[in-house]
Amino acid sequence: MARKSRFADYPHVLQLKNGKLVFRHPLIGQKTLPADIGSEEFADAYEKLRLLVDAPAAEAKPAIKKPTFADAYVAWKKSDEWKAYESKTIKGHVRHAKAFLEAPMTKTSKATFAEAPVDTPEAEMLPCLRKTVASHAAHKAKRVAVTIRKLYAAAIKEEWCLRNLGCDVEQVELPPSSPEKVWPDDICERFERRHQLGSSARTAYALARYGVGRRGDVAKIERDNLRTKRYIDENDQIQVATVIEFMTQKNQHNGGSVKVTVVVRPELEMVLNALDRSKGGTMLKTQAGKPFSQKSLSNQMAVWTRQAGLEPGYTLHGLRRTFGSEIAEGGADLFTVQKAMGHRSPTTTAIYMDQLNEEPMAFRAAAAAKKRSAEVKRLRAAEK
DNA sequence: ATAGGTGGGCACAGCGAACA
DNA sequence: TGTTCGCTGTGCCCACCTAT
Repeated sequence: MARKSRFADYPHVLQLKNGKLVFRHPLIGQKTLPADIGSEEFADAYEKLRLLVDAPAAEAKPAIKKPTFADAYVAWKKSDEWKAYESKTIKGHVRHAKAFLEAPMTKTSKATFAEAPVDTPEAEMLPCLRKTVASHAAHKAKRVAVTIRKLYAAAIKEEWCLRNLGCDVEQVELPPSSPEKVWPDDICERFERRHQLGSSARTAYALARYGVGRRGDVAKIERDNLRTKRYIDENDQIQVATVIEFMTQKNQHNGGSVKVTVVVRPELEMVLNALDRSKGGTMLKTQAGKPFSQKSLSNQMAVWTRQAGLEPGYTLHGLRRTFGSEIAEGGADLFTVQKAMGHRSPTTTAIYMDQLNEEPMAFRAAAAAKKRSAEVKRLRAAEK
């Protein structure tokens, strides 16, 4: 991405690649400035905008006791933003906030960030922030940096400080991600040979392998999710199919759940038919006859793959990828794959498809081209 | 079998640079 | 100035390890 040039004398002003000067601030967004930096017109426009964003600072009340990061943490926890978080998200924020607040500000001092005033001058605070962020592995570092920004944001809202120094901590570069392993055919066969129809292992495997994606969904699917649907096939004949219909668990609390319809393929039908139909509830049950918890299912899947003699790394989520890859490589378009995977946005599906094995696609493209040229030849021959 | 802790991947809304 | 679209930030989820 093009780097923006900034001006030390004019905070919040930056020059775009096209040469335009803009004033950018979270409170007012982006405003274009007159082109000549230093001109009277520019100074007037700049001053007006600066007053808009700095006004709260001028009115800031003198604090009796300097608020600390611990106080900012309390303020954040009282905010509406915090109350809107899902419980797991709160757990994460608490963990990263603790990691930050309990860390010593410097190697030699005993003072922690919890006791440090939030308005500690930049020159003193910024190097400490950078060091503490850098002391963690990439992913955690990124999360701790987010926490620091959130704490500053809470403090700024309380008018305890003016600047969010968290924004000045360098971006943490994440290592390239290694997506969950797709299960090749021979691996699938090995698993199927070891885990026979009717077993929980085979049921969990089949649900994930043939379209009921995430572990949360696999654990929750019930016989009540089965429906019979009619559809018209390519020969205009009315057909009947069994489908599994469900709302995804992911983002359920914030209305982000997506409806997914999975057509039950013969391989999955075989597995479902082998199950005890006398009892209701979830398709997958523990030995005690209870539904699996999500974590237990992950743990159990690792046991089942070990039993099948598979090397580590073949997981439930890998089966979800396997399903997505299969339909995409089989020629399904982006929209179809998106619906089948239960993605809310096609962008996500596009990322998936970008990582697919290009060979099947290449062969399909070649076959399509061959078919097309044969048609052209036939047409020309007919014209003659 | 269950659950807590932790690192890391998935998913998506919205920001903002580039362009019309 | 309005629009487009790639990219980033971050909420949420999963895998894995460990303890019970």
